[in-house]
Amino acid sequence: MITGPTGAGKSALVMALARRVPLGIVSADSRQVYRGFDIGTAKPSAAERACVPHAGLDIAEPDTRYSAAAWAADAVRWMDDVRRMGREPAIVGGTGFYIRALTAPLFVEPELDAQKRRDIAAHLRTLTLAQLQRWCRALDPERAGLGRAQLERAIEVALLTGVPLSRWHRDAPGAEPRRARYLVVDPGPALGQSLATRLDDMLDAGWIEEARALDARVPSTAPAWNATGYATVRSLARGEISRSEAREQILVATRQYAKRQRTWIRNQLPPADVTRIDPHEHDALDRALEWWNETREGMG
RNA sequence: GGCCAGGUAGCUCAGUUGGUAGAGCAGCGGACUGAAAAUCCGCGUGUCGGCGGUUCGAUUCCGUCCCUGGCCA
Repeated sequence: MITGPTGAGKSALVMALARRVPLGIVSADSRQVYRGFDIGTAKPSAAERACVPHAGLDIAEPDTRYSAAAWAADAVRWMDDVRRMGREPAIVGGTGFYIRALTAPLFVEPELDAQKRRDIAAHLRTLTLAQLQRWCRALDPERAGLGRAQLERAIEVALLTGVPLSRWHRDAPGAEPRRARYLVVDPGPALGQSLATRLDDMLDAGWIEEARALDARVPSTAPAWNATGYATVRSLARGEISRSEAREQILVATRQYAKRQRTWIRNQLPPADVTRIDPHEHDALDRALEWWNETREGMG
């Protein structure tokens, strides 16, 4: 598993690694799954994909909602695909929740009535945070302190199954957890500058035109639009804000996202299984290779 | 040069009828079991522009100087 904050240079490092060992990339990135959202998600180029096999890109329509569970199930197949090519899968991406859904599988969810589910979701959307919190405290108090998305989920499951989500988690465990080793790619304080440079590159590479074209055919409520910066670039393409305003907003949002990723990595990954690497160090590739070889031995 | 308006947290500003100050944003820390680039939670000492004066006490009143913006010359 190769992860790290956005813009840290995970992809470049893995591409370099791929020149030394036969690997195939399984992307663990919740935004690169969407077709057409390319530049702003830093999706690997066609050339890179021709050079090293990539799975997990362009697999969903922008107006559909993908999920960690779907990804984990798909990822198992993609890893098999990579092995059939005589390569070893490398899971690469910054969506920590997806990676964890693979190593510590989600609970086995019972069949939920799709129509009822939509009805409940529509109702929950109309409630305030405080109302959701109160309702969740009644149905599943353990989850009542979480965010809006989690509250809606907890209420939905409790309503549809009659059992609190937190009890499902205890009583209906998913598949066996699998041990994993993590290579965390993070340039430390240099990340801020990398993000600024990367943003300018994206803007110069036609992100605005891409957003304008997407705006013409993808509903503005589509899940893909909540990728960092996309809604802002859409406003820029529509002429609603200036380029410098957009740049500043996107930079802030991207830094905040990177910070959340670091918090996740710091606190959710088992420290004993984490190897940190600064991609700017001169021996970064050697250390990555070393890690790769050790990991293969360790996993058998 | 004259007049006016300002100078308070990294930024934009509020406020103190004199008892040493607080919002938003930024930033920092945290949570996270089918939306996760999502969704949430917590954290506010800063020569209140400088120096004097009045006062038991000044960021607040007075004087002066500096800086910024506007108007007039």
